Amino acid sequence: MERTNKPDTTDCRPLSEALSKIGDKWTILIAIELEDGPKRFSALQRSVEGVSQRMLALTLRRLERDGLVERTVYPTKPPSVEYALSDLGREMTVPVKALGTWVAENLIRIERARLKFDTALD
Amino acid sequence: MERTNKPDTTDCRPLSEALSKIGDKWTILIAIELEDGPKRFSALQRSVEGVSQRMLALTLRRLERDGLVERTVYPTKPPSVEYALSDLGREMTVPVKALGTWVAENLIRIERARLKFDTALD
DNA sequence: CCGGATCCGCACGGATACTG
DNA sequence: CAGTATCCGTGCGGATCCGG
Repeated sequence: MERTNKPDTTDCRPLSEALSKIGDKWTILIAIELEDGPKRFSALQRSVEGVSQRMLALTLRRLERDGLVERTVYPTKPPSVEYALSDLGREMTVPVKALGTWVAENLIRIERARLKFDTALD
Repeated sequence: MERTNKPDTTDCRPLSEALSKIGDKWTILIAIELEDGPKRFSALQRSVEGVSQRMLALTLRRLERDGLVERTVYPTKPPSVEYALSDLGREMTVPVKALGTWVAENLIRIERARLKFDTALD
């Protein structure tokens, strides 16, 4: 059943699972926000603005668990926590932003298609 | 508020919205499946296998609305419907598969990170 | 054979309040 | 400041039935 060499599409299930996580509403925004450099929890919440602290905490924990961001606790008073992209995370932003760039550049085409589709329903 | 030139990250909201749709569980699998060529509804349901016909229909309609796939009805008896990637859709699979490839190649690193993270909880 | 319509469970995600 | 815990509404997604 090996028609050609398609190493990435053979086992799609875990792949799509991972993509689902990346494609989730906040992950990308947070990752992009961290590209500018390390940020603290509250700073992130202000930057992304719209994210609840619950989702922010959950997403950050997942990113940390996946080794995409690194969490550093500074034992100051009051304690502050910084989140930064790991090497792996920085690598990931490359294809992610490539996709993002494509979407941004072709969003107008998509919207045109939607308009055409919707008006064709009459 | 224009700090530097970041054409794709300035207005992240519609972008992340679009990415959320792409990142949804079925969209990518279906798009990749359609790369091999046009397929009929039932054929798709068999290929992707695991998708309910509801989700398949919904996803296909959204892809069609976004101008990423084209739906062709053949007035045979019984009627058959073929779905195919549009030019826009084929373009999109390039960055999508780039992301997919990256994930596939680094999945083991992610899983290692998870294992390390989980075992560190003792 | 293609897909729309409906019912419904359940997980995701927001709001709020509370702890270190 | 940086989270965790709880409550709860909403919408996604599966199963099933029905129509074209």
